[in-house]
Amino acid sequence: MPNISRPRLRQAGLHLRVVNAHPGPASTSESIDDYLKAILELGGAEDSQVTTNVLAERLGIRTPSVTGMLKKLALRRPALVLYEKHRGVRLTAAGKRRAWELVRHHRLLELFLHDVLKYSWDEVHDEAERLEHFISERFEDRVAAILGDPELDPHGHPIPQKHQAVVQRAEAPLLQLPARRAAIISSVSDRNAADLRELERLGLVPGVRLTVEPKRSLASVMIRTAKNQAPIRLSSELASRILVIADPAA
Amino acid sequence: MPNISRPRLRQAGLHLRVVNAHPGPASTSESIDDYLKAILELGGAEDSQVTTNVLAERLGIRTPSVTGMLKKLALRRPALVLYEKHRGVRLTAAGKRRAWELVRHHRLLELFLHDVLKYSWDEVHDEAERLEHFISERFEDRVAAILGDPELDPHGHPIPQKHQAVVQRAEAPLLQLPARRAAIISSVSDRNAADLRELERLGLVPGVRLTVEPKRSLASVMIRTAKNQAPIRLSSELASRILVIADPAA
DNA sequence: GTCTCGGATTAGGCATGCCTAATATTAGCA
DNA sequence: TGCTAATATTAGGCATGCCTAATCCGAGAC
Repeated sequence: MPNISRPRLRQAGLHLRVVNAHPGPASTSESIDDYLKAILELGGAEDSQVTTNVLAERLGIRTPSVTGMLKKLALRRPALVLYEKHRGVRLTAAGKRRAWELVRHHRLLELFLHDVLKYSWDEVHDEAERLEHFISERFEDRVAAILGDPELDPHGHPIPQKHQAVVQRAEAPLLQLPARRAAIISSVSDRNAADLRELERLGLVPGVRLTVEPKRSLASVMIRTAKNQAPIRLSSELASRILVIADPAA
Repeated sequence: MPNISRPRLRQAGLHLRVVNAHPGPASTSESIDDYLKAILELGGAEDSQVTTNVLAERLGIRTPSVTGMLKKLALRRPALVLYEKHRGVRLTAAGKRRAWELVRHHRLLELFLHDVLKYSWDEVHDEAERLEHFISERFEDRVAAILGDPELDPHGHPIPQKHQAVVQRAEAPLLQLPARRAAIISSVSDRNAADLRELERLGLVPGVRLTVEPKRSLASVMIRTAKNQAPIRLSSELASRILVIADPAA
């Protein structure tokens, strides 16, 4: 038998950087984390299957890499995904657990970076995306405590409670809002910093009340906010970043 | 030409998780970081060469792995280490820069975890060790600002200023302190949580004044603190965690 | 029912960073 | 100086996770 008595952090065949800091059943690498989160965000937590192509596009990698990884994720015990050749992939219960945990980490980190470390709105995403893999359960708990167990991140996305998925809200894309129907911005996509800066400049942040003007084109929409009665022209791209809910006061 | 137009995060031959968040000259992996920091802490920032064996021991890996990595680090442009076969390794200027940056990250994080996130003394090391690789320069700056550009981490170790090595202090091991010579605990090793808890229980934290009793053995020393005149028996192992400086008031 | 074409898979390769086994070098001691 | 023990290196292998090129499958058009 070779020497295994001495403390050794990296061992034969186990030298990947393992990311789970808590004692969960399976440990995951950064890559695996990214797959799980992407599958979740593409709808693979429910009935719908996520396709190899779409996953590859989202992750910025080639499809054969995705196929290979999905096979591995499906073979792990406990399995993280349900994978059927040529048909797509879904998360298992274990896969959903880790994916939701990552979402919780991400959104807690975003709020923490914004509120405590004074990051601006558009700076939080990238840092949270990097750190979400590495914080321990203790870090997660302490941050949540400092922030007072918050419910929303700086972009209006709900922060899942521990070991829970988020409750689905009645959100709809701003671009699908009927004209003159009063609505409130519920969240904005955090994935593009430049767009975020522009939205902030225009005052279009979660909580703001608005209506859409009847005159709209494929390229843009006109909107009115409660405070600023001068209408704002919004490119469709920018508008597509915004989700709204019906104004309960209307 | 293959398709390279689409955003791609991981590219052929470049899919390692790169760790430098700032625009420095060279990017480093977690493994490389660990080597650089270990070499620094083993004295390889100065004239002395660090040996393959000692490095392997410190990193918890086998010597052939170390040899292989050192060859790579020496061949990078800019080179991170000076490596002479069979003679040992030292850090280059670039290697020192990254290593000191990691030390700054580590100690800032320890203080931050302790002061802001309310981690206990013995909990900060592991979390800081993991996160030090991944925080951005912005994170580093914001944390330093919140903490008021601190000079010492919770264990009494000096926090390097940005882009600087630390100023060496006149520290000496407690075990080398002459009997009855008044001294002050300047720092304690953070590498063993159990020992840290014990030291805290005994009140042996940085800043505490103490003297060593003349009666000492190989296995333990007796010490007296200013406040508690009952002498404390300290195992040599525990005592070896403590560094002291002469008491300026004596 | 067959063809086609886009989506998906297999096959084979490579960088990173670890391992063991075998070999080479250095340094200490006679 | 010559031998031996400790230290270090080379050689070869493997898991992870990406790539390209080639092949395969399956859903819709006919």
